[in-house]
Amino acid sequence: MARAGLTPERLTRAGAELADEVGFDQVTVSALARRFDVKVASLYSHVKNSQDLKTRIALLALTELADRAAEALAGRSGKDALAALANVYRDYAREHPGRYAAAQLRLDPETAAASAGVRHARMTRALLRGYDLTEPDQTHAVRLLGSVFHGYVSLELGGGFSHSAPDTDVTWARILDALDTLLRNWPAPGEPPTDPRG
Amino acid sequence: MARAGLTPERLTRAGAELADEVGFDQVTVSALARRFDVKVASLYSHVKNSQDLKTRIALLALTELADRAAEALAGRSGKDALAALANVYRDYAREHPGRYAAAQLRLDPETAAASAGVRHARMTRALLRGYDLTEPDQTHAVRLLGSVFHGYVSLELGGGFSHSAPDTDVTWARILDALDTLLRNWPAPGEPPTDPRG
DNA sequence: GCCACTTGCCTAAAGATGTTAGGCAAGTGC
DNA sequence: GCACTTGCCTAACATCTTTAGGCAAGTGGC
Repeated sequence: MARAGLTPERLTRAGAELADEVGFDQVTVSALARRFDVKVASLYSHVKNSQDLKTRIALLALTELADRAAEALAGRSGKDALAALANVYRDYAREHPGRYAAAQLRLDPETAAASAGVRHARMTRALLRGYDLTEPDQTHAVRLLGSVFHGYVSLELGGGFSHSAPDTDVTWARILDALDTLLRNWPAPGEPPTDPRG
Repeated sequence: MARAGLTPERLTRAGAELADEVGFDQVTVSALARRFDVKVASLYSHVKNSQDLKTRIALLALTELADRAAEALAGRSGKDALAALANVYRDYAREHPGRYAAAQLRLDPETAAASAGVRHARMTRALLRGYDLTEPDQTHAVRLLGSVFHGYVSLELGGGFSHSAPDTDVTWARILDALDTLLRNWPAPGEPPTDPRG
């Protein structure tokens, strides 16, 4: 009987494609076996179990995202870098919704620490070097950017913004403008300043 | 044989509790049947299927959230209202993580239109009456607020901010400050203004 | 080229969940 | 007290997950 040439890597890649086609939570060992025209049990020599498979897909997605982000940030700074990084997340989520969902999988702490997730945090910090933020504020800003990017992309992908008038591209551009303005005039703690012009 | 007194409502409530205990994606018809000490098939007289059960839990969560939001917004305006609404989402997610996850379930358009989801959008718009935004910008702002609230809460809940130094409560407060400042000085489209003081 | 050995995919089997069809008994209305 | 409805049941089947053990396709030594 001809061998199918299964490897953990091929299974992971095929699993990622499957996720983009049918949704990450529909990724199943059985479906993957069907895709390779192979019996289900055969996969268990290459991945530990279903959870292991999903974790591998998540790690793949995180790595792809981090690679794209690194490339997008190269040679850019300021608002240019901000928009580039933001668009990496948004475009990736639209091109690969299943992988993007996979990237949100909750990983156990050790796996998370060894994942490309830490590269994302580092890159966001690097991006903020173009703005004038000192340490505690920098972390706040990292969290804000992460929240906006993830929140927007996830709501847009989930259809939360559908059937409403202004195009989501316009909103996205305005939000990036707003974030840039905000980062350049980061308010001090406590009572935020009123408009200095008023 | 004694009757268990199953109803769609009781099943939905119990399903919501189960979601908070074990996670929304672990909510299963079987687990719910065990909780009522009843055979699995018995549930199928009250809910159509597993998807129906999950949809009902999602609608329950959306309603509870909207009720809390309405109460929190009553009598408040400006930053007070902003913080109150934001904290409704964050507190609800921390008290009821499974329900919060349920509220993110993708609903089909008709179900979504009939859900409490529309109340959320309306309340966010009402909140923005405390700021000076005209129509296209108001929608952009609604989307921004939704993104930040959902993104922050979901990252915090998923452990994305764990094991890092500044307390997440501090970040949250600073983000609310920043949003308030931003809404009061909403930048015009195109090139955002530089700091007017510089 | 043959032998022993490893490795890859297989069959078999058992457990969990989802779902449907049909039955019997506990409640309800006259 | 009787017919009727309703609620939970048993039975059965499909799908998915996972483990144990088997056979044959490749691999290395001679």
